Amino acid sequence: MEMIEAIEARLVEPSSDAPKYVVLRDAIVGAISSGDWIPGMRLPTEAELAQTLPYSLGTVQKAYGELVRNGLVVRSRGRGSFVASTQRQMADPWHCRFLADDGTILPIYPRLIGREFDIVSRFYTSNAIAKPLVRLPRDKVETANFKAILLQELGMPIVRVTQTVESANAPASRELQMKERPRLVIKATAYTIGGDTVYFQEFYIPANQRRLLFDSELKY
Amino acid sequence: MEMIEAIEARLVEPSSDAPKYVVLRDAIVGAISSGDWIPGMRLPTEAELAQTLPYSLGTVQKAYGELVRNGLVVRSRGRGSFVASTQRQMADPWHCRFLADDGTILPIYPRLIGREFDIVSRFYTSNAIAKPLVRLPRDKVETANFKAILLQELGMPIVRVTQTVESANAPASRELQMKERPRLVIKATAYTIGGDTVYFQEFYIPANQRRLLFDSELKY
DNA sequence: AGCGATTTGTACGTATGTATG
DNA sequence: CCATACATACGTACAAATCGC
Repeated sequence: MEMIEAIEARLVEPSSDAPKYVVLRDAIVGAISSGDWIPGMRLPTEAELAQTLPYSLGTVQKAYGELVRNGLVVRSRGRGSFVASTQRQMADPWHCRFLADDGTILPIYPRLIGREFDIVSRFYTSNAIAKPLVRLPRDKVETANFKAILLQELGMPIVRVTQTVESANAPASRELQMKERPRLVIKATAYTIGGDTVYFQEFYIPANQRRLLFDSELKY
Repeated sequence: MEMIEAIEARLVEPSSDAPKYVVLRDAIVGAISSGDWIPGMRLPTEAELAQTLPYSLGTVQKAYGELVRNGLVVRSRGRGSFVASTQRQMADPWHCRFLADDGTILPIYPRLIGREFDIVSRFYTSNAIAKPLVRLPRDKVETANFKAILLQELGMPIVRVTQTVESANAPASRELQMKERPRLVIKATAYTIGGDTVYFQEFYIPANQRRLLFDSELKY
């Protein structure tokens, strides 16, 4: 029951003209992405939410439905709704991700540093966007995912990403400070809904046995 | 009004235990993918469908909502619902493509054959899908793009593709009949709107200087 | 500019089906 | 068999964007 209070605390947003199901959805997203609710934890039932909060059953279902579609929540008849395992959640820092042997997703962050190999990335964006970013705590910028940051901090959703993959033999550049020479170079450009470029990013990846996953469904 | 008849004709499925919104959604998918309804064409309004057919407003909205999420339909308040423009509906031969130096897209087909290097691909699908495919003229299957074929011949639109890229050092397999050893291996899985897997495809790509393009916008 | 009519978007309340435990 | 909880479905109401008059 105190779960509902966690939602209540995150609701409002003064004079938000967002639809109720969006407000509710985002409150739950906040509770999950903040770490308040951890994977596997049981969420309030539809009925509980509808009775306790000023939302109808349909509104609750619409909010939950979006969370399911976006992979933050899993639901099962007769059992309940649960915070999805971290692996398919929105904190995916990348547009593409590495897969473990068992098909689970390996976490990678801008700074990364895996135990397996190092990836170097460069990030380019406009001043208007860079300014709010550099004001953020350094650890936040370096460990989180740019898409999520831009959405949360600047309300700027990325709706399209194009990426290129090169298997070129890039020279072992001292500039990149990599021990190994990159085997793959990925270049990604992110666009807003208006088609404007928001940022451009390069990844230098050494030889490795992992599989990179590209999914045509954009997830936050 | 005769648009609704086009839906009615595709409804049924005897004793289909699928939810009503799925039946309706698939009927509309059929009308679009068969070419009966062309891009830009106006769809029946929610009210029309709800009044004419045995569907409530909510059910119609749920069906339309899925079509919008999957890019087959665009809707606008006060204006109506429309078949999405062909531009977002694909004719690109691949899920990903090679770029020329000037940024233009190099055509690649299942059999390929670039002047630059050879790509070998394997295609896996169910019998139900394979049968109509093998009846097609061989040159058609080998030069065209599976997504387009499936859409045109079987009325089966692909709405989502996941791909993995491996830079692994695959052995120069005699089985693949490649002169050069593959440097990149791409594996792609294609899904219908219902989330069912339609086909699985592997690509073996030798070392080259080209850039592979992945675009998060699914285009037909 | 205003004023309806149309059409999608949101929201409510209710009812019933179905898988889980 | 029963209680729980999600899934589907219905009918209704109103808000908001669009278009034509």
